Amino acid sequence: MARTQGSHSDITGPRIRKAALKLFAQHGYAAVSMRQIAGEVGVQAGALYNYTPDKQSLLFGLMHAHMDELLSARAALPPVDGPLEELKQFVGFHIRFHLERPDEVFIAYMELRNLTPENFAMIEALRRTYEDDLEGILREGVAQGVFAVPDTKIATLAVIAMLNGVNTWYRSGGRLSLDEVETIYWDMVRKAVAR
Amino acid sequence: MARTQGSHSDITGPRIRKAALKLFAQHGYAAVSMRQIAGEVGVQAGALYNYTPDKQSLLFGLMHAHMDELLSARAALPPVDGPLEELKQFVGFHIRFHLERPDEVFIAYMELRNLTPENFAMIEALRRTYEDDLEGILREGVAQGVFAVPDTKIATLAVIAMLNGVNTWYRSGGRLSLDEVETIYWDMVRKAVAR
DNA sequence: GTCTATACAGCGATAGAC
DNA sequence: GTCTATCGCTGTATAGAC
Repeated sequence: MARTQGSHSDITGPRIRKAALKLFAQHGYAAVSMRQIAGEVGVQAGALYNYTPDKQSLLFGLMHAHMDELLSARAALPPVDGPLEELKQFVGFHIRFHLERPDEVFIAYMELRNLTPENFAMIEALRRTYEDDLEGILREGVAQGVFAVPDTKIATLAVIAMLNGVNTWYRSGGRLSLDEVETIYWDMVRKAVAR
Repeated sequence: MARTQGSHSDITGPRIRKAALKLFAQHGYAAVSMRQIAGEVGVQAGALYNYTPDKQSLLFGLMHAHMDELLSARAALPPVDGPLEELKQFVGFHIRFHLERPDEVFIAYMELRNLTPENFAMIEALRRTYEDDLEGILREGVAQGVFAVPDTKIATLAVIAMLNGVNTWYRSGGRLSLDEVETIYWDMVRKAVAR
């Protein structure tokens, strides 16, 4: 049956989140209007408010979902043996997970300052959990004499910063395959924390 | 003599740039209004247009000045002997230069997408010059057998990404001195590119 | 659930007085 | 060089018809 008016539900909620994700990543949260998001979905601006109380909740929902997925995907990895193998697994996981979600990652880093203080605190806590996970690996490696880093907290942040950099330049179908990228970064990380 | 109206020049131009820098870094270019900038300076919004043709030029001017300073400060460093010493000098320079200008650095990375295409291309070219400088060091080191990296371009980006991370957590007066930070990062970079 | 219409505030930028 | 006033537009969010 043809419709004379807009899309009439179906799966409007997910489509709104998808459109917001794309537009926020492209132009930035502050630069994107509710009208633009509605236009992308094919509804009028007012209709968005059936799915989100306001624009801020839309942003927070996207970031929260992303962090939840990150932590549960990480938790679902199979156990491996010893700090060196754990670190290698972490590097590979981090690169792949983030390269699969460039828009979510971009928003998660760029739009932190557009969260309300309460929302910011919640996202930061989740990010901190992820960092602590890596720091635990480094700490154990140092304790076992497998790694030698001057400061495990800084090494944690340095490794994550280095790995996050991949998202700024990697394009699938480019010069390097995902496997090659993983190998190259693992080589640098491994040496950086080595004895 | 008391004035019944606003600030009457003095050095309004620099004060506008300083206010814009602070506000753009704090809230983001798109979220900051010309009225806010004017309020910070203590003039009315219309007065800003004696100093900048529009908001975009204000942003571009800040970013361009920052990149120019980066490149000329880098060029002014004394010559040192061999790739290892050159890399060490680069690491120390990069960390210090960027930690001294947190707002400029933040804007230079976060507001790229708010530049017009022409302005974006100019800033990117300057950034590229800086990266090529580091890549030259790595390449020479590899040629001399001092370094071993699988890919000098990626190693360049990885090192810069790692070093840029310092700005997200370092606070002067914190747990670590600037010298300690420099030592810690140099240790990790040195090992990451080592044979 | 979506539409149209609208309230009300704020935006960048300009004009003309002083 | 700064002010006041204003243009034309866009922003988020809401109300009520269908």
